Amino acid sequence: MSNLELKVLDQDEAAVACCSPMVREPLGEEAAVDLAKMFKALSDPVRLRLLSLIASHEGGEACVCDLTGPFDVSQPTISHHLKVLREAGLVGSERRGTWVYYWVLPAALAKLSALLQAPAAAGGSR
Amino acid sequence: MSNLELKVLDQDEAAVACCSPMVREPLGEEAAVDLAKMFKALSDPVRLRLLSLIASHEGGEACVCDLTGPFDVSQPTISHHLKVLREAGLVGSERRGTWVYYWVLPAALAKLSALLQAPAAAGGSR
DNA sequence: CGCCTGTATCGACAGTTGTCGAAACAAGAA
DNA sequence: TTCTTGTTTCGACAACTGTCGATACAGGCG
Repeated sequence: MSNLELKVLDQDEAAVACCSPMVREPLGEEAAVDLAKMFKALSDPVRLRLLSLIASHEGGEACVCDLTGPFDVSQPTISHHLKVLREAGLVGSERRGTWVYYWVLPAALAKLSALLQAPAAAGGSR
Repeated sequence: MSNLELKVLDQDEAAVACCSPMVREPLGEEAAVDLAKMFKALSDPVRLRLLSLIASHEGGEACVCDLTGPFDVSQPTISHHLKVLREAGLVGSERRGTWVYYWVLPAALAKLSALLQAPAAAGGSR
């Protein structure tokens, strides 16, 4: 299959295209429920730091063993937060031998970022 | 004072500049706590729809009486959600005569949007 | 095989959240 | 003033969340 890379690009562009800034038109009820789940996954300091740790890690991915150190919470709690991020569609994960690796799914972040874009800031109005 | 407009621009640009994408470097502990509060305010479907209703309303602001109709929840509940959005710094409000008006603070949305920007989607890596 | 290390799940518990009805407050009208 | 309408606050309650220790699972190594 040579369309693997294209598929990734399509995914990203679709994510951006599907969600115009929420300041343009009212959000639908279903869309709001869906997006709220993603934002809820981002609504905890530990999860935010986990996400940025994973994303900024060398190679774009990190194993759980790299992620438990920087936090004051227990290892089961880290595992729980990673599960929340995964079920929200913000990260992917895979077991490779002894370790489990996590990486960020850029399309999901791009989707939320586009949604929050505020044209008023660029236009200079108000 | 003729620097009123400049002040607004400064505010917006500072918000964008202060928060480079979280995928670039790990988030600090304090910054994560701060940002998590904003995302928590966005983590409810009713609040997301309220925010988009306010932002997309004519003139960029809406009175509470415009906001209670589209929802199935009681009016005190709407008032509660508006309070959450206000305390998170996402909207401003003002009483004008009988009615109370709410508007979106673009700098706050821009800050979160910039934080979530995912360079991997543009670079095409992974 | 048994042991060790890395990770996930379980069960429990305190704290928080979304929701409601009732009541209070704000401001204009009669 | 009293009445009416728009909005917020209060008190209560069920549901959810973050955290922990204990335990279970997965896989490599002796």
